[in-house]
Amino acid sequence: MRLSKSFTPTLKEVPSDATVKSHKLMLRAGLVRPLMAGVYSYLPMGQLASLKVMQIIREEMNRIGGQEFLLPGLNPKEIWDETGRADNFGAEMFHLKDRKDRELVLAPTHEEIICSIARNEIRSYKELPQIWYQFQTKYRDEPRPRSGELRTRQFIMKDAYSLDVDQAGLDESYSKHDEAYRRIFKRVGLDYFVVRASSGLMGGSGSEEFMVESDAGEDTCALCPSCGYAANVEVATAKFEELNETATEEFKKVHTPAKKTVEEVAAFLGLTPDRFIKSLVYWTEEGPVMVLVRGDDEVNEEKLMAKFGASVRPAEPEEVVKWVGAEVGFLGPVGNEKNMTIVADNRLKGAKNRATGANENDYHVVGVHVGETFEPHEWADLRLMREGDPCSQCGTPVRVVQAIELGHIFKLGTKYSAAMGATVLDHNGKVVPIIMGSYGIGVGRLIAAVLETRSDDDGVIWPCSLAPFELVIVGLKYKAENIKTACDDLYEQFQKAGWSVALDDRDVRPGFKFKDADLMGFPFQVIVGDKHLADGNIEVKRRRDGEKMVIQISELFGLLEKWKAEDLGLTDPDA
RNA sequence: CGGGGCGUGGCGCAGUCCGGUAGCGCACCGGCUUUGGGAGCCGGGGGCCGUCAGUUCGAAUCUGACCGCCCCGACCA
Repeated sequence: MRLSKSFTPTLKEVPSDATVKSHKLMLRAGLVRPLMAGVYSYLPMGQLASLKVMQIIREEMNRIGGQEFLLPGLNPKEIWDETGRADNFGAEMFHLKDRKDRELVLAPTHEEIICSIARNEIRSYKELPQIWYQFQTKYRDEPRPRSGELRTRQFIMKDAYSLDVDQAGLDESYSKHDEAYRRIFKRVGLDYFVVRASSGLMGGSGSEEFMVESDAGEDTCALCPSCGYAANVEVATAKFEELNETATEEFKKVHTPAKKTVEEVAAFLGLTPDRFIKSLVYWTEEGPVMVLVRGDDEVNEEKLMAKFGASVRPAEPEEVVKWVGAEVGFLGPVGNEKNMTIVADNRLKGAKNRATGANENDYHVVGVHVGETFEPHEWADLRLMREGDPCSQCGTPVRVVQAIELGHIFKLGTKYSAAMGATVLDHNGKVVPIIMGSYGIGVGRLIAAVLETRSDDDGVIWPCSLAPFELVIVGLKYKAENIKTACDDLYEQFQKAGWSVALDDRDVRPGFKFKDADLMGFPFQVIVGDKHLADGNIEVKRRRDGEKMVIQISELFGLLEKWKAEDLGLTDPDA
């Protein structure tokens, strides 16, 4: 590609509405342009990177026996009514009508379509297993698109679905995807980790997320630096040991006027927050529930949902007054046991000499001894894991980091196949619903994640595996005949040798070309200028570490082949 | 949906408080010079100041409504 004829609109200045690194880079390096909130155009360089990503995914999906489909993005709404997901998605699904007033939707995912094909076409267990996948534009009317390509309303996703006749088959399909995903993320150069995740409303028996650590990420994960334990904080648990404290303080009520938060009351009473029992009221399908955690802990609402169902929500302030008789800030378990279910976090087991609300405005109680002053109805792990908590496996203090979710693999089970009648006859001749798995990777998000983790102040640093072009020939003063001849010659030779190569033949100043080459992130730069050409030498630069060498032209190919092999070695799953 | 910020040539911004000829840098076009880290000089082109309504002799500037974009939160299989 000759840059003089190509559309690569790089930006010297950063557009003002970009705040995260990957977004700034994608705009500056000329990969994408915004059209509206959460919708982007991919420009040629962005599309080339995207195609590279998709090809890697395709190769790995084919490797595990996947077959590529292309399913419709435009769907009749009825098919989404069959599984009830038209309602579940609600406003997140784009709705439209055709000219005959038929209700249509833009597909946010494709389980229903897969099921509709399977139920029409697949009759016998002998036709299973199947792995079906596609690259397709997904539409989701996100409440708040943000962070450039990290959360958009229209994005390309590789989604795959496995169809099996039994659980053992699903386990096999699932582990194949696990393996494929590890190879994919390695090949794109991401330092990923895998976490057990909440299956959420998706249903099913298990799921894992493939994550990349990044401050721009929307997920929070606990990582053990010692044993490698990794979990989304939605489900992460810390090791805990039951306390064996002795009750020494006398239980009594104290006046704490207008002191509501744990911090305020703690300061007022001269205690540290961990000496408190924090009491929160939630509404659940079983009625109001009081949740207790240590004063310096936070309730993990995902864990509450796992326990009480997805409709758990914090009680409104008025509801609290009605149910407990005191305002938020003065709530406590003592005397409230008969009023509602009390469920306490495990870390309060055996806790003595604690303080909590008195269920009376402007009063707290101290000298609270768990098991004596009150007894919760249930114990559970309910707290949000924090930085430095002991790892549940090995006790080492964990790190808690922000992470980008790049892929998610699910053991779906029969939720959709059963609802839609996608069944087969098993080897006993019995009708059974197909057991499904579903497996997704966001392509644009993956590119954004690569840029979040592989870039510097000068711009993008592509790994060879994703680079739109592996090499750029920077022709300084290209108008000069000797330079032009040398550049054109090299350009042709590299192409013949199978390199994807760009030639900067533009009539702009050297500094401009250097800056652009760094910004666009070509892994290697071959710099052709008067400085060295007369001596038969040439300069090369490796973007990844900035290494520059002046070598004889005769050595050029050898060096670049070596550099390329090294670079690809860094992302080789078989290495 | 709640809170905050912003909307002025393609991009980045000033001007708005205190109403009176719409500016700067970059980019773009032409010319000359320049050519190893986003060049210099000269000359040009390009703006319904987000939209609509109102106040006023006069509105980018004041008032109101709406639209859009970004951030925080809520939400997010």
